[in-house]
Amino acid sequence: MSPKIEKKDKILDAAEALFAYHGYDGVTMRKIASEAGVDLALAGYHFGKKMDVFEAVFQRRAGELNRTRLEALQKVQAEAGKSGPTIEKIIEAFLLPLEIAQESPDPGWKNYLALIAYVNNSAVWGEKLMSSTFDALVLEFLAAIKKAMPDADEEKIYWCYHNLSGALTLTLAQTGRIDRLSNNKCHSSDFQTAYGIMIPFVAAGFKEACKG
Amino acid sequence: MSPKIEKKDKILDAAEALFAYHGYDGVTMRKIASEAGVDLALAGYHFGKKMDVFEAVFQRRAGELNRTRLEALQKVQAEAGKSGPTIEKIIEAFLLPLEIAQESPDPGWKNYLALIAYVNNSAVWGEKLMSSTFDALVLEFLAAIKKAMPDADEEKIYWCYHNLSGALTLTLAQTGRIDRLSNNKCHSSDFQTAYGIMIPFVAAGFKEACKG
DNA sequence: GTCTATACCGTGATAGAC
DNA sequence: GTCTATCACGGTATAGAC
Repeated sequence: MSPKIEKKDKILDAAEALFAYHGYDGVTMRKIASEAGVDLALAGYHFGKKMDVFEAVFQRRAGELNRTRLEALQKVQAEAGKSGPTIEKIIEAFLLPLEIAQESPDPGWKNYLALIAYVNNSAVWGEKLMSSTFDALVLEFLAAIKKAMPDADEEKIYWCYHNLSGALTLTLAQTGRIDRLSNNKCHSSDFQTAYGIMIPFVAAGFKEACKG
Repeated sequence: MSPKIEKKDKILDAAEALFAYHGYDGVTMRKIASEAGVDLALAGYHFGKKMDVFEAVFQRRAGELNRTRLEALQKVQAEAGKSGPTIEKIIEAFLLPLEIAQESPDPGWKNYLALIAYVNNSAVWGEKLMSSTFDALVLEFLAAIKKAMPDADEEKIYWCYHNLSGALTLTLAQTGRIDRLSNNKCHSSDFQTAYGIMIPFVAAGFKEACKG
């Protein structure tokens, strides 16, 4: 019983890493195959066209991610009881499953979340993949936020979520820019610090910007 | 004297729009030339290789953008006098020049800022272009923020800027996701609302997250 | 059913002739 | 400035090995 990884999974792993870093058009089927150590035609055999490989990569971890985040939301809701959780707790439930994934021993998660950053910032891909895969979950979180801020204007809540989504996305993208900007005092790879600051930052932003 | 636009500029305009939407690898020299209505070889004649076209597009408006934003910062500093401007005013000076550019009659600005979103979210391009072109200006703003929050931890200020940068980037990217998420109550193209909410959101975030 | 070798044919960047 | 040739690369299909 060897710890054999299916070639099919190796293809997805390689494609995940490459797409995350180079984007769809910056990757070739040949690079994916060679990185995965398999024959060029095998990706086509398993998945079909290049676009199908991309979608297979995108969908592979989406279900688990949605489930984990929903559970985190339900947990803080159960703990809070009838009055419902605070904004801080809701934001935390939204973000911490990502931190856990990024720090998991499977490095594929880090690549996957960087891929999400790529998709979320792209007008081309956003519609096709991002909204259909994640918006149902996001609406659950927004419903919780509305309950925690009953006087807030709905439109403002969407825009505040947009700000959260952007801050998160840049974190997922792992660009290294903060390293250079801060003269190496901060590091893109330091997720713990990133989320530790993002949570109070975003919670305060929601509270202030949704006033009135 | 016709209002003749140089072919050279037409090439940059076409490349700007295409790169912003499709990314570097999603664009071909042929598409740029055909969109610009010029011969394929002309782009090479003027700019050299494809990569050089990309950099020419990126640099074309960078100087003006940096100048406008610096002037906006200096203006609020002059108005505030010795005590220095508030966080809100500094963030406003950082963002409003972008809103003005996006709403300018030259549609190229909107494309250019979407291109910046593409570059800023990419680990590949970030280092090569983003930091070298814009970090000097960003450090001016961060110095002003440090002065407005003398007790804040420096590292936290960088991370707060990271959050601002992400929220801004997603706005520049014009993905249309907020339209779908909000069931068309909000629109990616509604910059006025976007910045109107982003400014108090981010200012409150800085104040809260930099405490202690 | 899984995988490999290879061929096809279009497309693309670039250089050099004009 | 423009036209065209070159030559590499890329997506995909197919034939057949294990």
